[in-house]
Amino acid sequence: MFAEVIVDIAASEIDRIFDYDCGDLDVTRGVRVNVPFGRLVTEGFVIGIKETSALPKDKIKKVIKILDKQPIITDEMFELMDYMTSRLRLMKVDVLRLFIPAAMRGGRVRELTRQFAYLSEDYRDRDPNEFIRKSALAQHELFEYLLTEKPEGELVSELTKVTSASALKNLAERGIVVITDTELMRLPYSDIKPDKSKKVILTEEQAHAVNAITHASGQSFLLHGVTGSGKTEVYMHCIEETLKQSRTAIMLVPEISLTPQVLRNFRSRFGDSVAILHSALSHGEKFDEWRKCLSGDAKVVLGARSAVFAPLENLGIIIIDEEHDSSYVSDRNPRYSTAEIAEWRVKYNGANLVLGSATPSVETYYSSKICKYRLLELTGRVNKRPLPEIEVVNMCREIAHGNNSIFSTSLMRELDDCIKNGNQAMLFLNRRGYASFVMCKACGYVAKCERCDVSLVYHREESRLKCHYCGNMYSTLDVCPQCGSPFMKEGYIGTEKVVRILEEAFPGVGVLRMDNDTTRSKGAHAKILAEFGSKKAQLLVGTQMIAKGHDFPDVTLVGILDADMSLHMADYRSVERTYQLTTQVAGRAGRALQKGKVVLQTYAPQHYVYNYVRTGDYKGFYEKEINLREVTKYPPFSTIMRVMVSGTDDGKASEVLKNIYERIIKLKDENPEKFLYLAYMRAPLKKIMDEYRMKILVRVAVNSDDVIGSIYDIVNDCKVSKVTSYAEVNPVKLS
DNA sequence: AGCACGCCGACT
DNA sequence: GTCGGCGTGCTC
Repeated sequence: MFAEVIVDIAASEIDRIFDYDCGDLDVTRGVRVNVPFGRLVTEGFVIGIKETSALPKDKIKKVIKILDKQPIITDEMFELMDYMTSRLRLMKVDVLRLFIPAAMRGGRVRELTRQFAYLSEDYRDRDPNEFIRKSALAQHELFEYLLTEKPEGELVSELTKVTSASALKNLAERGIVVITDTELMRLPYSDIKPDKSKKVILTEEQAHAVNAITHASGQSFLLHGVTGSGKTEVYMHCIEETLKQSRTAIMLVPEISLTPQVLRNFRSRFGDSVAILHSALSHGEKFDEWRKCLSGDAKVVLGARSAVFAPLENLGIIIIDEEHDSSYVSDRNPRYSTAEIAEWRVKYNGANLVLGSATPSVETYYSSKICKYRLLELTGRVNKRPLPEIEVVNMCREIAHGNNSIFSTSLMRELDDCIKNGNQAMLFLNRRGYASFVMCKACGYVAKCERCDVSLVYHREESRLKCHYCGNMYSTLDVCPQCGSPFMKEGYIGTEKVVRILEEAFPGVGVLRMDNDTTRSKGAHAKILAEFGSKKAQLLVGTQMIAKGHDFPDVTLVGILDADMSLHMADYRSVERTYQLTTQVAGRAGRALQKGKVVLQTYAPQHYVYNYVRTGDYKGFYEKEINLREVTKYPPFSTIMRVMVSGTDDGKASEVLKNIYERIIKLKDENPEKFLYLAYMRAPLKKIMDEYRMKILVRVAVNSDDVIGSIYDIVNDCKVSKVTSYAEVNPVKLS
């Protein structure tokens, strides 16, 4: 027998089947094996078994070792691999790597085995005095303990806590106690106990949504519910119903939303049948949770993006919460869109797909309009809590009135009230650090990164200048390195400076900061939230990571310091993103009994997006936006394709770009009606990590899959060493 | 990706 | 004279 193997080496030239002789090993499809490859030994995935090989005998080497007792890639996943490789032109090995926990490769993680002791059958019912000397008190005690307290046996490590190890050793040597190696599951969050007592009564809208979903099969839904309308409860009920039909469920949430709160909810609802796939788990834990899916012990998976590949059999439902979140589109190596994979798996299994959001992406909402998805709406908030009042403040007027601080007088007044009343406030600014750049007042010099084409950000606490793209640090400047002037000016304010200003304005009031810098270490994120939740601090300043679904009942005020940040990006989605981000942040105010207030500061108060944000009018926003997209022929009325080319050698990279561009031009000449736009340019970030970056932007008409495929092929064809190039469809960011 | 084979510059 | 630079070619 011969095994068809994909070796675990990521290079397009060797991403093909290599035949190996199975010898006397019982190799099956779906297991991993060790094989000799060239001069080295590598791991490989067995994707097929066959009787004969077309290759000459002397070329074929033997499989060295089988690494898995059971297949770890299921038939469904093999078919998904075929889909992904052909449609997205991905390498097989890259796709296969997505399907298993990273730490499994190279044997970096194994089953946890522990020694387990139990009374031998032969001795269990006998009088211990027959075979244990009277004086051996410890042995008697141990026998008694195992007989009465632990008839099923106990871990050796636990036993040695109650008795002496030598007594156990003695009994084991004589065969009275049997010690075996058993496999143990690492159980993350095992402290959380199931609690089924909480019975929630659904609102009429919720019940209707649950009913529609659970009575469907093979359908896709968009669940559009305003913040606080109880989408989670709908998900939970749908999952419960799916389990009752003895099918399985996957629920995806943005990575950042996998808070202990959410995990607790799930565990208490579904107990041990939940597997959690989360980057914060240890390698061992992740491996075990994943194995629980494969073995069928887990029926529900809760996880971030990559959990869409969880190896559950008989899927009944996939739920994607916060559907609009950009983290659902993978931004590196194997680039895939979670919703697309979910759609494929749902189709394969005859299952249902539910996309949920308070602020659906324009493309998804459009899909519901053209009946690709069925729209379900939750318009009322649970407990009839009112939406917070949103005040839009014109920051230009503030400046005209002599206030050039980052806080408007209105926000300052609200903050003051909020603090005096013992409430809490959240302040949102999507810019970390202290000052976004440092400029010389005399000559205009701006400190830039040596390796990237970006200005450096001043971080006061670390007293450093930081590059936010490569992480390089530089010492601060006392004088201008260009002209020697000591007068340096600080640019846009970041979160760090906001904290400092607040501490000065409200002495004695606790201020917390949550951004990329303060949440770098493991668990820091949860710690800050817990501190804020316990009211150790009244103010929380943060970047967009504070926007996601945490409920703090005492937050009555939300300040959006610079709402325009995402508005002026050169990106067709900038308005949409601004709507989503500001609506989400605003939704943090007034989650409980007290009415919330939101102060939204902008330099463009007349922009239509703020009107829709203020009134919470998603549909109005959508109508406006979809009309714009239609006349400008942006998605969903076209598909954007971006080809990125980068390399340390500017000339070499440019040449690759030119080659690709010329071939796309040719393609365009053959299919003129399918091309709406084609251009090449340097990327807005011209250089990152010493690599020059340039891109080709293409907009093709809908239903141009053939053209998209050809562009993928062109890019693959033009691959050259030392120049990285790739193509992607509807990229999340265009920088 | 690795690793080897193979042809041209500065060094004990 | 050689040590070593990385260009190109191969891996069942």
